Amino acid sequence: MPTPVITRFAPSPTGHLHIGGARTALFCWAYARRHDGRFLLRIEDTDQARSSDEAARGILEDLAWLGIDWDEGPAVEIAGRTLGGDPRGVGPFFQARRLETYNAYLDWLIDRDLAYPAFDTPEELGAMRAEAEREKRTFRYARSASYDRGAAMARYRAGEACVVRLRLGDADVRVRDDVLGDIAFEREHIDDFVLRKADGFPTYHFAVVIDDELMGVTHILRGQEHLNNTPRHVALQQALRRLDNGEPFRTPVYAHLPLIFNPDNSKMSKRDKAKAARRAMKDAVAAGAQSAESIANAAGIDPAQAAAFLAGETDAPSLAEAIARVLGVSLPEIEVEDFRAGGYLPEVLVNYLALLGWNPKAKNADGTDLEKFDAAYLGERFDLPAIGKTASKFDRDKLRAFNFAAIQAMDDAQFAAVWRAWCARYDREVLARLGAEDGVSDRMLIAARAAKPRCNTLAEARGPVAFALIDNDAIVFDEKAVEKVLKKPTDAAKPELGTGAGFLRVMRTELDALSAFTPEAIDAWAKSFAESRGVGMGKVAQPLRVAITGGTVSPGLGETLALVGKASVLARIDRCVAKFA
RNA sequence: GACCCCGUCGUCUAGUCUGGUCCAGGACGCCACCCUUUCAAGGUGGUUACACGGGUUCGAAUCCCGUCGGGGUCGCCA
Repeated sequence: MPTPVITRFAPSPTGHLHIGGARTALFCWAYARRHDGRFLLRIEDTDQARSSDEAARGILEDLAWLGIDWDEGPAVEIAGRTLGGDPRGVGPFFQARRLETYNAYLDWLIDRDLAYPAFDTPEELGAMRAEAEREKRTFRYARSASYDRGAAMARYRAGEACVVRLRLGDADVRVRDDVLGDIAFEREHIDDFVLRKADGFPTYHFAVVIDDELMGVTHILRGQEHLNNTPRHVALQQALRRLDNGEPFRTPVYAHLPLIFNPDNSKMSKRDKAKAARRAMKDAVAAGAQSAESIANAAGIDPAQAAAFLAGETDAPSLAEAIARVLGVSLPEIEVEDFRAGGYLPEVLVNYLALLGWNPKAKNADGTDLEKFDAAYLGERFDLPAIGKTASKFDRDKLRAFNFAAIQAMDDAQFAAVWRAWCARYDREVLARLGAEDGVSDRMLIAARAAKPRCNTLAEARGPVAFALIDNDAIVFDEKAVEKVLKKPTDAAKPELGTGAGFLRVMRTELDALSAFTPEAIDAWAKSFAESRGVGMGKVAQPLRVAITGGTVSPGLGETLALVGKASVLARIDRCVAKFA
């Protein structure tokens, strides 16, 4: 029986799930599904200072939102579903709870002199690095010739603070990668890296190798930034044996995924948000409009922190977001939560992400390349040979186009429900204005119908119907529109019709008399009204648009009026006539 | 700088392993026209690429070598 496939996603809980991490998780998930294997989630919280439980929870929620469910890992209840668990007894899945295990393996290595305590201070290491740089060589840590194991072990047993390093063997390391092919790393380019930090926690390299072995991971899919770590991991695997049965560690199959870049060719990173906010802040300060202090005050953050942020001493996302809000700039979407808040559909994100580095190599019925597919399809077809090698730029326009297409594929009721759910989380004002706090209302349904073909994201759905979300007397009239459609004669050949504003008076009377005030009824009325006066639809629709919305651009006339409702339509016409007739 | 990876339209890519069916296909973007009560949407058409230079071959996007370019890594972060 072949070994069952076990993949894993192992994020460190230092913030929301990064979009690149989401793709890695998706591919790991898809690979497991494709091979009837298991997908495992492990939280790499060995960095005490940066890890937090909230971040871990956030990542779990981000994954669940995307529909990426894990078979093993932290057991949580999200949106009524139970995910994770430990059926094979290989947990716990938080590395901070596995220190005993790491220490047992570390002792095993030290006992065999395959690892050794090192007492160099950070300053000494810094000096060595600086020297290497001066001499234009790559810094590689090497145990000095005068290293005295006996003395070192005595200090170690006495409990003196130190790190523990692997004593690397002499052989070159060959890495087999199912995306990139075989890659050879010469021994001299790898060094005695740290296995356990002075705080007693394992390094990433050590924890990852131990856990992947003990959890039975067979395939490691991860970003290409890890490629240069791989020889270390392989070297470690070759040095280790399992404590329970003495078997040597297995080397899993590696598959390094191409990187995802920004349009400007820089690596997409969480720091991009800080960069954007900092730039906006610098510009604002330079323009003399505001000082760093006034921005800090407006954003409700500590001025000292704001100064530190401006100086580039911290990239804290919370600071970046607060500052961006005050300055009115939008930050680039980098994390899954950003895309969720931006109104992208999870299934679209999954689809687009899958296309970044993987291709189904299949055709549609019309002969074009297949690009639109869902997670289930990915789970059936995903495989390593179709993964590309080249880094790709994240194309926001294409994502938006996909999101648009997915929105258009919904019927009005479906869209209304999805939009309502999004608003409940991110824009409650819309719900309040449309009377949809407790469910999709008739008005929200009309709004949805009007907004749907005019928005790429759920966040944009508000725009086309914004006129219906404000009070009647809050309409701001666009000067050009007033000039063009209200003050000019409706038809030079028919002076009896008067100006656009005057024409509105006549329409008002007929609108008031309409028994049904639905989009269909209003459109039918407008058509016959225009015909009866011998004018084009534009002569009727445009004055009404200006009266109802303040401008000449809005959804269909029937939808526009029905959405506002008869009473408000009449009130808005009255106000307009009083102002411009 | 050293090591490692990569190089097809502006972008994501198909084609490269198994050379000819590719004067290179699709998608997104962009442009034009049509439709039209505005804005969208929709319809039709167009735009643009094998990084460069040498080989090998009857024939190269596809194989080989070199050059150039881009990126990643060089932490007691992961």
